[in-house]
Amino acid sequence: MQSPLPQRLKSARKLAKLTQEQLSTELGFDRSHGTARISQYETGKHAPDFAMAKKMADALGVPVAYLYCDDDKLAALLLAASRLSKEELDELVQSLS
Amino acid sequence: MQSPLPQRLKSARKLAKLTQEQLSTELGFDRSHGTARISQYETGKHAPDFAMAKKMADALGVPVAYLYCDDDKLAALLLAASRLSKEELDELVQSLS
DNA sequence: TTCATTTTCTAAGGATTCCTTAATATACTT
DNA sequence: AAGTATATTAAGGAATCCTTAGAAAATGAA
Repeated sequence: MQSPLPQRLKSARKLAKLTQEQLSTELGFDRSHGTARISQYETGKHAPDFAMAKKMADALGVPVAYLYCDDDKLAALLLAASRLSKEELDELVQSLS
Repeated sequence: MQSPLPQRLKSARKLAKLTQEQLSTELGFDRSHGTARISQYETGKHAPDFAMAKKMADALGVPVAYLYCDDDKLAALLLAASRLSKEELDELVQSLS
């Protein structure tokens, strides 16, 4: 099973209209290091630990779990749900239980 | 940021009423290795790579992304949504977009 | 409680993977 | 085509994981 993180990370970054360098500086990296690491994550060469995944997700405005979502429908659900208000999300969860 | 995986893994295993050894044998491990690794994952000593996380999630009947979900409400949503039929899930996603 | 068994946890080191550096490749723009 | 911006790659030191071996908790019966 391949990790969905590379593709999800790349598409989330594109959607946020950021270059790898812009993202890397938002994360507080040096130019030199940063783009290499992000490239390695997006190409699946290496995998970030959770703390790094969380930082990237925050910078890109998606829930961390989205980066690990191997199911496209659940991924879309996560994105949509993360944009609901607290109350709306509560209701939605209630209605499904 | 701490990884949610240790706690989510443990609670999912408990819910499935499996011991660490039972889970480890379902994953095809030797007894000796298996329980040690799962313990290390559940105590946060070490982190599994994605392929291993996926195997464990499958064995426990939860979506992989659930293991990486740092938000309790989104986690509950993922669990509930993963139990919907394909059609119901489609509808739900549609209704939120 | 005490003993026996099950279940879970931990330390240490070899094995594996990551992060940094330096450089190359690819994609735009003029 | 040249110049610039963006993305990718190889290599090795640094960090993390996986296996082994054993010990610690937890559970349950006598």
